[in-house]
Amino acid sequence: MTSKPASNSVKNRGSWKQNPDAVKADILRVARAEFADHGLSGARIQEIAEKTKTSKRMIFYYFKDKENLYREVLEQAYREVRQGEKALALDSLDPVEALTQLVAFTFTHHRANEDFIRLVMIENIHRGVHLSASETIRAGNSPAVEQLSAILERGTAQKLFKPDIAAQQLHWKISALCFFNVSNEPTFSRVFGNDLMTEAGQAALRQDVVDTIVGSVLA
Amino acid sequence: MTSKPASNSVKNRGSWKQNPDAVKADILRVARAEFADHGLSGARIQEIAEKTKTSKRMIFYYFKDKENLYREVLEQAYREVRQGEKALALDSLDPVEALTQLVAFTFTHHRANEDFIRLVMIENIHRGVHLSASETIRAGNSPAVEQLSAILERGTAQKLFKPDIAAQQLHWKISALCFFNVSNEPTFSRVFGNDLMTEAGQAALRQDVVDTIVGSVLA
DNA sequence: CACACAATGAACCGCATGGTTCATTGCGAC
DNA sequence: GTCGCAATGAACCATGCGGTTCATTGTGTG
Repeated sequence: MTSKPASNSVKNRGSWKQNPDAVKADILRVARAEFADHGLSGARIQEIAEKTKTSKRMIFYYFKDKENLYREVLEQAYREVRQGEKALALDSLDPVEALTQLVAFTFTHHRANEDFIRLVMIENIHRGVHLSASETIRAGNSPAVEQLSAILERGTAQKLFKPDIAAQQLHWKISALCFFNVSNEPTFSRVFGNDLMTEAGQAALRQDVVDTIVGSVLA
Repeated sequence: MTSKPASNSVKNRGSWKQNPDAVKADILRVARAEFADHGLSGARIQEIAEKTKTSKRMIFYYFKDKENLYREVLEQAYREVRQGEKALALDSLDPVEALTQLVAFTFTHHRANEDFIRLVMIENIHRGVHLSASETIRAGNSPAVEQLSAILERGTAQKLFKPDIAAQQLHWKISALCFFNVSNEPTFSRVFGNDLMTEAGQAALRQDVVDTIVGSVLA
């Protein structure tokens, strides 16, 4: 026997370090972009793996299967967006100004988080079944609605706002306008021209959305 | 030789009648439902074929490939919806009432055409590339915007409306509210409860949307 | 009828894709 | 050190899926 390894038929298997959390986070990061880009059935595990520092093997090791990976991506995205909404401090402003800020922020925030918007679009295409399967995503922990409620309460107390404005319904209207702006940009601009999607158009739109929403609650 | 056919190795190939237009229409009908249900990559040609009176073979014969079939489905859907919008007769109404009717109609119309909404969502997921490839879908032939323009002109002339309301931008707001109502129902109702999706909730929402839009243009 | 061409049926094909197997390596506990 | 389990790599697999081939049948035209 020589001092060399007995067998040279053993293929070279590179060495590696263990860092499960980083690997999982890396996979989630890449998967999120891919799912947002191509949808659940359109995304390719292969493609996700290649953009990762790890392998296809590990995706299934940590996330079981494609649907589960998608669900975890969705959950993470919801959590992050909620986190972002919490950052707003509106308590010190008078109700009208607070509402103005909230709407303007939502408009800008949605624009800046296109991936999240697209994930929500995709989930709606799937009729929300993966959201249902998720334990962590539930009502009540939506900072946006809570802040809105607080503003409405103060505004109504000061008789600046109409009485009996429903926070949930108002939130729905704000969401609709801000969400649609991002979600339907491609088809809308192709059918009607992209005037509203230029920088100037978006500024005008944001102002219009703010005015429309604020106008709808003023006494 | 007997009087029977010389060869019984020839497999039985059932007889058939020719009716290309009906076959094409049948394929489009089924394909539309399937694409609306599962998206472009999610839909299965196989599945479409099985729900058709014809075969997979004929789908490729008439429509070349999956993407082209999808594009034709999209075009047909746009044409039909525009046709539906034309039916509205608002010229005889005073501007405020005409706008009210237009918004209420749009709200109801979108609700009633979920397949179309879903196709548009899907096309937005694909960033509108198939709409771009389509010759037949272009701005200008949108009856909804033309009607809206006419109403605005009359309303402004009578000094009922603010001056300088942009028809396109107003149409955008109406679309946003009515589209979102259908498109985001699954995720919205799962996160915030489905109060707004009940019959009563939808009635309240429709009224709210009408009031919000009309309120935003009144002088 | 004969011919040309459109319409159709049945079987087939290549390959991309989600998922698995099996053996190997890292590393903390004792 | 060594034992045990978590983490990993490489190759593999079954099959679903978009698309095609080839031969056959319908039908209008002369």
